[in-house]
Amino acid sequence: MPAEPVTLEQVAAAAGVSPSTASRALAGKARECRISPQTEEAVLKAARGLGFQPSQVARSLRNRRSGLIGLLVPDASNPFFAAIARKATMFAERHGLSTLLADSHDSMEHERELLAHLMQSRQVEGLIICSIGGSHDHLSDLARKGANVVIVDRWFSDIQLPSVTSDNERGGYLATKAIIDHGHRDIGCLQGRPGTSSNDERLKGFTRALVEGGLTADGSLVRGDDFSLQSGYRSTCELLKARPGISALFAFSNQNALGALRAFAERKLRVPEDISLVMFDDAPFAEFLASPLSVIRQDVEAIGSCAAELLIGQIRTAERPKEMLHRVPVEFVDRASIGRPRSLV
Amino acid sequence: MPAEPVTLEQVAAAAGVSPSTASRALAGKARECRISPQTEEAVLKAARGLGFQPSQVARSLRNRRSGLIGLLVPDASNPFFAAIARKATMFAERHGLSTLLADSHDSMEHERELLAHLMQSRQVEGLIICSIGGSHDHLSDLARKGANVVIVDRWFSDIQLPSVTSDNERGGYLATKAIIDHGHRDIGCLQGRPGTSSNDERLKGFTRALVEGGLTADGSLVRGDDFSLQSGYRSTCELLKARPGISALFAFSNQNALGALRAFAERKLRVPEDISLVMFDDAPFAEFLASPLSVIRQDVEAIGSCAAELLIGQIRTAERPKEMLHRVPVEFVDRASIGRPRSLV
DNA sequence: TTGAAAGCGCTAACAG
DNA sequence: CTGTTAGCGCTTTCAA
Repeated sequence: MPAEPVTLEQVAAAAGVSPSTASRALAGKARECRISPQTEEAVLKAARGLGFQPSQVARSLRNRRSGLIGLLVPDASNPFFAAIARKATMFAERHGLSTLLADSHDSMEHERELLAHLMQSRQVEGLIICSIGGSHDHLSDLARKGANVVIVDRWFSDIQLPSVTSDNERGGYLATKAIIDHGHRDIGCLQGRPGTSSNDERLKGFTRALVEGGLTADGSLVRGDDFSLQSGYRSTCELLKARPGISALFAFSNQNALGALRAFAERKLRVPEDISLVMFDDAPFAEFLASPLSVIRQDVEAIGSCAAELLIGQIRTAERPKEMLHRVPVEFVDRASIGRPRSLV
Repeated sequence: MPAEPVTLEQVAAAAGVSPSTASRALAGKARECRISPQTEEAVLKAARGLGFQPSQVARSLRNRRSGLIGLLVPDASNPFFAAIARKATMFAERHGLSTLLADSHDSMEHERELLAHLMQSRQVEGLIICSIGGSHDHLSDLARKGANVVIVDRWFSDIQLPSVTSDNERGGYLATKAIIDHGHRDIGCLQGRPGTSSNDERLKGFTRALVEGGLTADGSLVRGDDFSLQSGYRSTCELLKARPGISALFAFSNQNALGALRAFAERKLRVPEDISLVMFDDAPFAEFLASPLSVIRQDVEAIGSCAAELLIGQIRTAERPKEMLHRVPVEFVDRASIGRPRSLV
């Protein structure tokens, strides 16, 4: 990148003072350091004239503060994480911090590597991470070291790090209860990635509603490997085949739901006449689908803001938040995609 | 962030050599610098043992290379930019570069500030930017300075910077021609942000198709302020009122199209029976809408990859690419959302 | 009220 | 084959 940047030394020279004085003046320490108003003015003018911007690189080294936060997600192109990324950058910027984006591609190995790179090499002052899950000793390491880390979307009961996540259990419960209340007895579940807290909690809510409704929580009603459209499609096909009596499905993500819709379309099944569908996570398109979908809406913006605030607070005060687990409320949005089961029609 | 990082000095001490030797060994210059195998091994072992990760901060200062690229977009939560962000981080990482994410909030002022910060303060080695447009002397500055910059999605004829964008004119033309071929004579246009090349080129294609089809390209058929759902909704309402004869709409973004669908829903208009609709930019949900939408599909991944490749190439070779304007092909995807105009039914 | 000097952690001449 | 030295641009003692 040509065009050498202007250094403090040049500003100092232009103002006819030493670099130290220039530094002090520019840091707004004129009062504190009792710099004469003329000198201060001269420095400020020189800096302005030369278009001086202090090198954050040099500053980072000297101050031992990189002015960076890291954002580590499994898929940066996922709208959910993109929304969080936006909130994070906004908050960070407001506090003079820049944001490093890293994408682990749903790979634990990458997650570990990127984490190490961000923490050690880049020396980020804080980190927002959505971990793949599975083994997570790298996260307990962070906790032990007292690093400024906030976990989003997922959390781990055995790890003492502040986490922000939707009230997944309640969402799972509300969706399932709504389905049961319409008279359904055979309800399938398109789950996301088993083992992630967001998935398992939704499943827990699903099961609780079934039990409360006097239905058996049969494992064969639950299918799915991850939150993708493909998984949703595959699982729907399997479920419809294995359990033809199923009259309603609960999809754990909007991609899972789109996969279900693809399977429905191939079978000419209409929602909600032939089959009912509810999905977790609202989307702008949900109300314009062939049949608008009832959803559990999670407040992605709130999750992002909460995570960013917790992180910045931690960085500023160097104190761990008191509460470790932050639950963001969810809400059932009824768009009439739950009908009566065919057997009752 | 507690836990002091391990420094090169410590590694050197542990290996019983000087920092310079340690540096050379770790840089893989053992051969080149004719370091004895034992010494090399000792250094490597010490580094591994201590978990040494060189400080990118110190390295940046010394090498005058930050190892950073910047990504400056108007809205990081927009799936389009999120997809580009993902590609950019992937490529960057593969080349040992990290990615700084910045969000200008569709504000020119922020764009300028963030740009200056990234270039001067953070000293990024390259930048991918989707500029708001409007005035853009800050971009010509970059061009003049020979900075490594790639413009995505939009471009400016008077600026000599490599740009990557969809073949918008062709997309606009294809969509409009498809509509005309179905017999429509009154075709409305829901545009995005006027003044942006992506918008204006689509409009150009729209107009060309109209003229070729012997229709008058009437300015009153075109409405819209930006690529948002709100603009799409508002413009649709206005158009349906001002020009009741309109039998088809071309929306310049999927948000614009969702806005149109909202307006249709309020008026109980069905697609394509009552009105036809085509949108620019495909989306996973497009095929599951009440009426699946025919779209102009742009290859977002290709745009992201192309931009990232151009940038990395520029950084590595310190040479400007020969071609300034890179067009990524678009494709018309027919999902039967264009019917015959009511007047002909 | 200001300047000189040291040093953050690393690398690359330049000497041995 | 390896060590010493200097310096990237900045901030902050310490000294004047």
